[in-house]
Amino acid sequence: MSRAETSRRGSRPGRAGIRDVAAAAGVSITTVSDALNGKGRLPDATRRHVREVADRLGYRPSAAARTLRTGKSGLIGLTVTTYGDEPFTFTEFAYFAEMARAATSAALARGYALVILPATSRHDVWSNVALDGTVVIDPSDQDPVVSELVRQGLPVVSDGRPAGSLPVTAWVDNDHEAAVLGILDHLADAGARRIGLLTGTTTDTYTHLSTTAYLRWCERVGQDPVYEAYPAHDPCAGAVAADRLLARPDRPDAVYGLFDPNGTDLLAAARRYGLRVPDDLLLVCCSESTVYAHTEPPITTLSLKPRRIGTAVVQLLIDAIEGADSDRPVEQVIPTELIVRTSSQRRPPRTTVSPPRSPEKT
Amino acid sequence: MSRAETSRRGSRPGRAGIRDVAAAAGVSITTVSDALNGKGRLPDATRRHVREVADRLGYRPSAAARTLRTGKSGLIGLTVTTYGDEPFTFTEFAYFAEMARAATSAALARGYALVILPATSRHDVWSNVALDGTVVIDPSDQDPVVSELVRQGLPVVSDGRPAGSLPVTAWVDNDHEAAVLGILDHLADAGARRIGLLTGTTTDTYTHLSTTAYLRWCERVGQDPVYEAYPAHDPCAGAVAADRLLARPDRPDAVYGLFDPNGTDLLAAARRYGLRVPDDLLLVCCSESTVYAHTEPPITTLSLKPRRIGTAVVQLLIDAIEGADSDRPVEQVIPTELIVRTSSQRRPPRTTVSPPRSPEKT
DNA sequence: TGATCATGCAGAAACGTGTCTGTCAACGCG
DNA sequence: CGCGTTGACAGACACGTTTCTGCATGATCA
Repeated sequence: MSRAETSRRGSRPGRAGIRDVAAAAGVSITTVSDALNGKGRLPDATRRHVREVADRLGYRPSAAARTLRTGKSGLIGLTVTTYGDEPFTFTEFAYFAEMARAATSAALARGYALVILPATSRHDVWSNVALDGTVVIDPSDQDPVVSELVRQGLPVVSDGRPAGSLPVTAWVDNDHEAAVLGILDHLADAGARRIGLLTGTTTDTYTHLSTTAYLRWCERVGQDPVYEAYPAHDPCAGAVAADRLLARPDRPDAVYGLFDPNGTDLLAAARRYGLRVPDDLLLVCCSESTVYAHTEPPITTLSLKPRRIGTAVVQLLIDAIEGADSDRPVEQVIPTELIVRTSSQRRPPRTTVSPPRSPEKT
Repeated sequence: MSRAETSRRGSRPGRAGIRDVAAAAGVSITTVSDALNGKGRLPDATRRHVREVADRLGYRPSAAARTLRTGKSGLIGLTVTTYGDEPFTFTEFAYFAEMARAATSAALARGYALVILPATSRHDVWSNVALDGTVVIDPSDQDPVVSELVRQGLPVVSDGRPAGSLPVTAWVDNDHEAAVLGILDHLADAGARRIGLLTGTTTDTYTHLSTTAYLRWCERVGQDPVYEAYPAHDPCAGAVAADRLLARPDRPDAVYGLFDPNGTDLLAAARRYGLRVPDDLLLVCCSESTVYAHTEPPITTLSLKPRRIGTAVVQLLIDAIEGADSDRPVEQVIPTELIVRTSSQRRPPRTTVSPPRSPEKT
């Protein structure tokens, strides 16, 4: 009855194994496993007895052994493709934080945990962790890690349409073209004659799709494109680019900024040039931050709904892992939300919140 | 020589095991293991041959099996104690994101990966993942998970002094009292007569230490405390509290806000009451965001240096895991950085950046 | 009363790796 | 020429769990 008794071999004194529980409860290993996992056909008395003994010994099943035996680790990779040497891009912070938070919650609710793994990383780290599947944010078809994961047969769900012909299991994305077109129409409705764009020099799909949509819109309405591009990972470059955009001879009377800090940067630049917002300059930027509700004036923002995306991505991935033939589509488009504030309205606002494409309430 | 040959048992066709490599290379399992891990005493020819065959077969050692055998998983938990039902507090976002980024980088550089695990979470998730150690952000002595980890003998390093008598392996923190005192002195030097505080209702050590330091400073200089507290996880409550603070009959002429969004909130509130910053109201807030460099006027911020903290925490933890008797102290205090901008200076700024306590350059 | 069957539980085989022990050949040396 | 030594490798075990198979025991029924 000594509580320190362990298996015949001198295992770690701090950890009790399933054998110790079996010995202490006077049953076999099988019975312990079945009792704790609710698997076999045992009388409730035995089940309770085993559980009580296990609790008393502080028994915790070894995750490694369980993973080895079952082939499931309960771990999901959360991957960000990197452009510089940093794990993730600075401008993605608010988006990434929100998205990761939602993904963590969703995974946790279904018994999974998230592992942060930059796509560009030492190979040994990737192979050292047993993953059941992976979430990839904005994957590039250049990423050798992602293609190898797919080749190994692991489920891969991407946030953002996969570039090239990357055969991911499923993906979730916003309709970036529609979002940009909606914003441009919104600005034109507010009286903008020449709409500028603050965009990035990176090659990710978000930047690419948004810029392309802008250029096509300009072509359609017959406006000369007015845009400045800068490396989005450099916050200082953003301020400089905002300044450059407003210093141009063909200065726009409305600007949409693709990245989170663009709003304050553009506001500061407008102030330097004596431009009043929204009277002389209409402003919209893509951001998840609430600071734009309290700036002077409050700035209209486009939210990509990272929480909904994070949740959806994890649900799709776990469905694929568990082989559940869920009725969820493997390609989900999450609607964006345009939060209209003073900066994009020449008249006092009538509505505070309106979705960009669907007039009915969400 | 058929490439599809597998072990005697019909294992997954996609995954090659160490037995397959041994068979294909015409050597034993031991030789393969030694050749790949650089362990045994093998001629270079054999070593190269085995590695080549392993590469050709696309062999990846099973992480689960390795973990089971070696007892090391290469996984580090990243834990945030939660106050609401969300995985982490909203106001910690920028701090958490920066800290997590640095921690991820540091862990990766030493061959480890990070697992996000809310402290308040289903117990089965915690026991389902094999951790080598855990980083805990702002631990509460109420957290049963943390105390159990410590009891299990796992290394636990905390960001923030452990509350109560939580026996963590090591911790890293800022000197919050010194930081607050430095800011108050800075504001007083700039001419503030009555300094207010925007603080939180939560019981974490950061809020507690900062508030206590403020109250002691007030007592020392003989000023009546002027502060408003609000639940920090609610962004709207922050705006309301900022408004309340400036609406008081004993309105302060300088305010320090403990949380990230306080700067914009206070600025908006000041604008509503017609207070000019910094002429009528001096402003400082604790934030990691760069938006405060471009507000009107730019706002002085206190940075807690989350990147240095994240790096230090991970280094300490991995040192403890690997049993390296490192010369690093087990209690590290990271200096904060006061980034002085217009909002806290009645005169035009002489220096743009100055550390709060040490006059010499960092 | 003996055959059938469901029930409750024990034994043992994996999962895939790292590593301890042991074998066999070659070789140096007295 | 015999013997100890060393290099190069093979065999076998253990890590801790899950689960398949199978053996008792008692109950049910012809």
